[in-house]
Amino acid sequence: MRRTTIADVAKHAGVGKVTVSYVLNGQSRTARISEETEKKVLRCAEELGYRPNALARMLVTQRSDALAVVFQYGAFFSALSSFTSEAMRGVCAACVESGFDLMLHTKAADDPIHEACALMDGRVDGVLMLRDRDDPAMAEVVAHKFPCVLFFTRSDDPHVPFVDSDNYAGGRMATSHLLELGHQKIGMVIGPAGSVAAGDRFNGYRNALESAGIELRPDYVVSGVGIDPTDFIKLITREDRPTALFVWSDDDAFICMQTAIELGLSIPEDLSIVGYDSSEACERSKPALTSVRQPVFDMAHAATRLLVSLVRGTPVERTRIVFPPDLDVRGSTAPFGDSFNSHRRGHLSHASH
Amino acid sequence: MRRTTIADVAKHAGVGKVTVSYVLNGQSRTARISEETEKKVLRCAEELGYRPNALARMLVTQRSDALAVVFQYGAFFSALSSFTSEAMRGVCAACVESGFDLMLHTKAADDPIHEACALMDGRVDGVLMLRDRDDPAMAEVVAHKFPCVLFFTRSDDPHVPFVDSDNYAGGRMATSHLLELGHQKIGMVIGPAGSVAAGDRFNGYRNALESAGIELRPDYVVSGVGIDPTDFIKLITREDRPTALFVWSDDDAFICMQTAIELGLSIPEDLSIVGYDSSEACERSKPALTSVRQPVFDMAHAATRLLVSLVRGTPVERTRIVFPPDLDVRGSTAPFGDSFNSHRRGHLSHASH
DNA sequence: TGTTTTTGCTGATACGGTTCAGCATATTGG
DNA sequence: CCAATATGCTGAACCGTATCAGCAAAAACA
Repeated sequence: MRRTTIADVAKHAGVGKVTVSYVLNGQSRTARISEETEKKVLRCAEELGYRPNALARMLVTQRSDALAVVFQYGAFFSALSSFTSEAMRGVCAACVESGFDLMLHTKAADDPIHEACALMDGRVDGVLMLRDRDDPAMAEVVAHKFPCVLFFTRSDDPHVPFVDSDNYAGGRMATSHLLELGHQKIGMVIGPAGSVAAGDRFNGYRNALESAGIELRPDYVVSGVGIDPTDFIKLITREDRPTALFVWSDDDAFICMQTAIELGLSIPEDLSIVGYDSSEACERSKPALTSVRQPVFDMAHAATRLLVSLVRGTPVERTRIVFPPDLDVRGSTAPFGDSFNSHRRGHLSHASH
Repeated sequence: MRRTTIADVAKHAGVGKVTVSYVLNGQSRTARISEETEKKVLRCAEELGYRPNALARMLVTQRSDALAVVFQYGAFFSALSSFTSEAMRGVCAACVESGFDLMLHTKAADDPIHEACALMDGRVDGVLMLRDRDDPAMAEVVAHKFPCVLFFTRSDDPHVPFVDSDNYAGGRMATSHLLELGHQKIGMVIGPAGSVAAGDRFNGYRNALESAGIELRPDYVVSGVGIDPTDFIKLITREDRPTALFVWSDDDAFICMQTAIELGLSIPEDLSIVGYDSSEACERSKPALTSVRQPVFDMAHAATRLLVSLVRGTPVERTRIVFPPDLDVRGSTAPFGDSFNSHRRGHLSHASH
């Protein structure tokens, strides 16, 4: 039993395929189709349960009304990440508003470059990319002049549109906060190796330390805890461990916090922790997590709207947008000092009841 | 500047389009293309940066190697929901394994039925649906015999495959736990109105109460807090408020917990709370949330694999799968009684350090 | 040498729509 | 009454690929 095509409807209604096409696309007026014929066609289409084949339409119109999202590091949601969820929320919201469908490229390819370019094959009109600055796949997409907006990353090429945050400022902000609290031994849990965003935050961290006249200690810098926490555990169990930590993401920071607590440390009495993203979960953790806020939803939303404009040819005022970060101070950071904070906190918690 | 097509490659290589098609699809052997010609074609394709148009291919092969996911209640990620993230993780993981792309239908349509059926237009080979049991859109997809697997819901039609959990058992389990702790006044925050899953959990809740000889109090049952918490606030501030609550989802339960704490209640001393899903965040909340566990990732994964098998025509042993729930008891539930628990808990927390 | 089989390649058609240009017929204007 | 315009509809071409059936030349066989 074949799907009913436009030809079936045409035959059934006793008209040409063309007429059916015009009617179903709401072109009856401009194509000068009589009201009588229009009604007849609509009735027949309904009766036969006709549903146009999107592929055929896309093939001839050269547009799909769909966008794609490409993340770094393989598949989507490969790790439970509040960042990813929030970014996807922003993208989806903008797609709903703009009338675009969304494609996730989960089909594996042999070649990583082709993998990222696989969507430039007619299925989508444009692509949102979260890749490293020097990513070859990104370069490929840009080289083909395929509509594209980078988000949570950027490009040196002035023609490439992006929506990014100021990771350098974020790193500086987090570190300055800890410095102001009197901390001297400040460690950092850096993000994915090779990530430019991670590099920027590290530079901010370093610069803040230098401005305070504190030398950077490379042994205080460990790689992400998501993959392997052994380095982190080594760091916080050593004799001259840092008294404060700036962590790549909230999700990583939660793991750090939990690990530290299991090792017998109290937060923030023994160790202050600053996360990144300031996701909702920061409010619910014990203690609540101080975190650098970046408006992930808004940024993803803005990037998607920008891409839609580029695809549609709508004029846009700016194609390179940088969001400033902010700091949400919560309970996971405290002034440097030993038992005093512990007492003060116990007192406050009693008073609030 | 037109995209290079297969005809361009053919002309450039001095062969017919057909030859190019065979070579690029790895059919050189079966189509008896000489090695020499094969090399020439491959080289030309490379030189011209040829990339086959997926739409044209899909149109003629009648398959897309893509699946779609359709959720209830409009768009994706409309609310920050750990359930949704976890489900998407499972779907994506299975898609990566199976070599399928994923489509999210975010393009709004006038008619809700058409909206869900919009993907049956050649763009995807099958669809995963999370809709209510009596959903008209679901009926439409089933009626068209379009490959489809329901997840986190089911159908009375024995031909419709699904992967669901036993919500009735989950509701019973949560309520029994509270009853065993000595609670008599047990309220429930039910889920989305009209959701069959919510109805099943409610039935489990009611049945557990009845089995314990306790009469169901309709005024103890309030609707979801995600939309409007006023009913919930009214419930827990009244004189004869419940001492325990069974809540639709972890996310809702967190809101309940926070709201209750802000109103001056202690958890679990003044109010025991049981959530649903047992997401990772349950471990991090203060106190940790007791929750009915359902393996959201595994279920989504299984549903996707099932759909892939149906699409590919691979034989499957079972097309209707029910996962049993389980209970993870954590700190948000305690035996009924007043101040005793508060002391005991304080004591324990000291001892553990 | 003549017939059959194999090798290597291609023309034509189909997939299911959209759109341009054009063709009758009906209507209007002078 | 004739020319000009408006109305209502359609034939043909096209989007870019896959695949069936077939064709010429070379090789194998008798």
